[in-house]
Amino acid sequence: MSFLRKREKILDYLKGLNPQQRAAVEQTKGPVMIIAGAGSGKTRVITYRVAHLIHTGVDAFNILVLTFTNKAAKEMRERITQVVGPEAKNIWMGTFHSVFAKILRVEADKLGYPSNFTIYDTDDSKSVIRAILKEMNLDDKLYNPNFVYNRISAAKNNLVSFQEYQQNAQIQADDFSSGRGHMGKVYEMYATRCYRAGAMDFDDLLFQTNRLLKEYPDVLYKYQNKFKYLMVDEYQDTNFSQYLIVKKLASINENICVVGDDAQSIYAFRGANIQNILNFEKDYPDLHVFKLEQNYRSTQNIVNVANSIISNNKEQLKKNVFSEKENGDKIKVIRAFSDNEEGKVVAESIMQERTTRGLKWNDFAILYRTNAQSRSMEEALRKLNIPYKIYGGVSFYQRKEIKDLIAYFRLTSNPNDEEAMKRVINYPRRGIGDTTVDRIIVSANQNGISTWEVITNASQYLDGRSAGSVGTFGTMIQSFQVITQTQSAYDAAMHIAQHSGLLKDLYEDKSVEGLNRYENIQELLNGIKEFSEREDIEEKTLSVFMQDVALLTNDDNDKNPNADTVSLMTIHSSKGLEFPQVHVVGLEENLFPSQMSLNSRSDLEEERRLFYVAVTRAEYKLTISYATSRFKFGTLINCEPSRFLDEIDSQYLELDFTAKQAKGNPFFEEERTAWSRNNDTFSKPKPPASKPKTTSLLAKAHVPTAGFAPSDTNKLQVGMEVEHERFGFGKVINLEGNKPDVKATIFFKEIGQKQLLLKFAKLRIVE
DNA sequence: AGCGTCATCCTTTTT
DNA sequence: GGATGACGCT
Repeated sequence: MSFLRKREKILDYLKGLNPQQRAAVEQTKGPVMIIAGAGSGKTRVITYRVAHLIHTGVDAFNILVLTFTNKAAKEMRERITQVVGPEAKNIWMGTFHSVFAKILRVEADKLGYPSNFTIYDTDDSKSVIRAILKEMNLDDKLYNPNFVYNRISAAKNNLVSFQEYQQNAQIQADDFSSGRGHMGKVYEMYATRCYRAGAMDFDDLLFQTNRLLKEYPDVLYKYQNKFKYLMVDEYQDTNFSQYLIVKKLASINENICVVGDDAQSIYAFRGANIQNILNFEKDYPDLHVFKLEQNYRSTQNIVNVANSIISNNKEQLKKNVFSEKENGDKIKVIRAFSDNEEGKVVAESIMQERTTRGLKWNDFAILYRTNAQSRSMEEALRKLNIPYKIYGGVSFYQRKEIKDLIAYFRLTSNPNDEEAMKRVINYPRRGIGDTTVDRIIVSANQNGISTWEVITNASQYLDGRSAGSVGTFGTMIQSFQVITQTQSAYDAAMHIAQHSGLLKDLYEDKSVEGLNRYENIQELLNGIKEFSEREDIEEKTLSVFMQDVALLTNDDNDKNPNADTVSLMTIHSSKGLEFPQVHVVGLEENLFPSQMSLNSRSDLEEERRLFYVAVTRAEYKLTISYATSRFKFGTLINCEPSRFLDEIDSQYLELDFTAKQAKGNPFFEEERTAWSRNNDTFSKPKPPASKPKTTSLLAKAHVPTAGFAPSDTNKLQVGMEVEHERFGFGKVINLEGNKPDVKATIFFKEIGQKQLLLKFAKLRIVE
């Protein structure tokens, strides 16, 4: 749908709304829940609701709007500014993390943190955990840093402190039974280390906010009175920690409006609790509920497909999303033979659609499950000279050289920041090796002081030789601190880049990557220069610039946001967006749904909701594709079409299996698999069933025998009878090639002769 | 200390 | 295929 025109004036904003939208906008008092189906004008409603609040006399300073992503916050602010004008500046609006980081900086001393506390990103956190595991001599297989991080994160998001963690019998029993009895201690050390470094991780921003509001009733009262009107977007994605903050802030005035769609809950992996929206009514008995069910974005076919997908989920709120637009094109399903070919077909399709329909690159999006999939798409787009932009992925701020320079800034601003110290104490080289760094940390641990105290008193804690170089390093950082306090952010940043030796080190690297890194640093410095020249900020020091860098993402560094480009992003980051034409790629088992999700119904349902989100991004043309082989971890693997394809009612689909085989692809034979025979089923579509029923689109040709399990193919010999999951029973005719690449020629009863690479094929030897 | 080579693990998804 | 860590050589 094309949204509010810039001319739209505040006075007639109510006219453009349907009755439900309008009712939701006008209900400004008391608790409100808006269940907003995909494409139902949710952002529009939030925008106008804020406008209406201001129009009816609410002070913008008393409004707090919370979102989940920076992108959503940014977009919301732009829209609201369009409607209410400059007054929008005074609204508190941002992600949970950024808003409460801002509050925590003001109140930090109450919690024992410096107001310029560092925000540790995930890399920093994991690095701390790795260091602790090493110090404690714990097996990092059992105590996988990822696992440990997630467990601590889950604890914090459920407001379980390390003390409570250690005292909770259930948790302790769980940890002991999985052989991870030291987990509580690791959590304690992690929390202690972060605290000592003056650092909060992402979860702390919410955890410590909860502590603040609980331990300081006066502070709670202050913010309750400040934020008289609260709105929370994507409420289905809140975790317990966020839920409680919102509940507490709203508890006096109860002017709280949450907006969400349980069908689009896709962040359970991060602790989001879908029950927060399902149970909202229990918290607020006099709740007003509004359901937005008309989809203004997509054609009926797309909406119907989305509905048929989500109907496979058990847990959901009842709603009936419908579209009054035209039926539109059927949903195209493309099969490719490899990930690269998939990219090629998608790129060609975009090229062609753009020409024949006279569209812009902006009208297209390619959505995928994992960031790694962007590569094959990028390559294909580049070959056709199609401009594209990747959203998310490795953020500008996560690049090594950027993190290095920022680590200097961090350390200057907060010298206790241990992660920053470890990063730069010996980069560029200044003769301080791992041994010395370890000694610094051990000293700090033994004396219960920060590493910075060890560094500034090097001669007291370290032996002569290393004390010298460490002391020099400390003096350098101190000199940076002086500069930072007296000069503008840009001048200080430049000074640090030069005098740390980092700029010189990068400048001397004349390789392509080195040049690139140097340019990135220039770009960061330019960004700081812009910051230095901004007029809407009072304190333009480097430490202010630094404060929220950890919360920034790629699109915060978008130099050219209005460029005409194809958009590439994960489905997660596409939430809330819409595009005329959408390609959803990689619809394969173990990729989408992800392999990790196959263990539980709830995980699988989340994947399905994710697919629902992907499908509902499209306005009028949706193309879904999958590849029958794909590179994963550097090796080629065979892929099966996703079960989600089977779940779509085939009457809405149009299959395109015409993709040409790329030359030299070892899986040429795959072309004559069971799927191509299903083509016939589709070329003569069945009459639409009275009750939409899922017809199996990509049914397996062969039903494997019960308990099918692949045998060890090393034992395979010519003449043996085998069973393949899809191809059925067959006989080995020939074996050729050397060890890992042994190729078998097998004659299958059902489908004839095929060649299979044994390292990929799942074959059961029939005894 | 510093640097190069080899092995290993990895992947969801985001703040 | 790529990032990260262990190991061993200079």
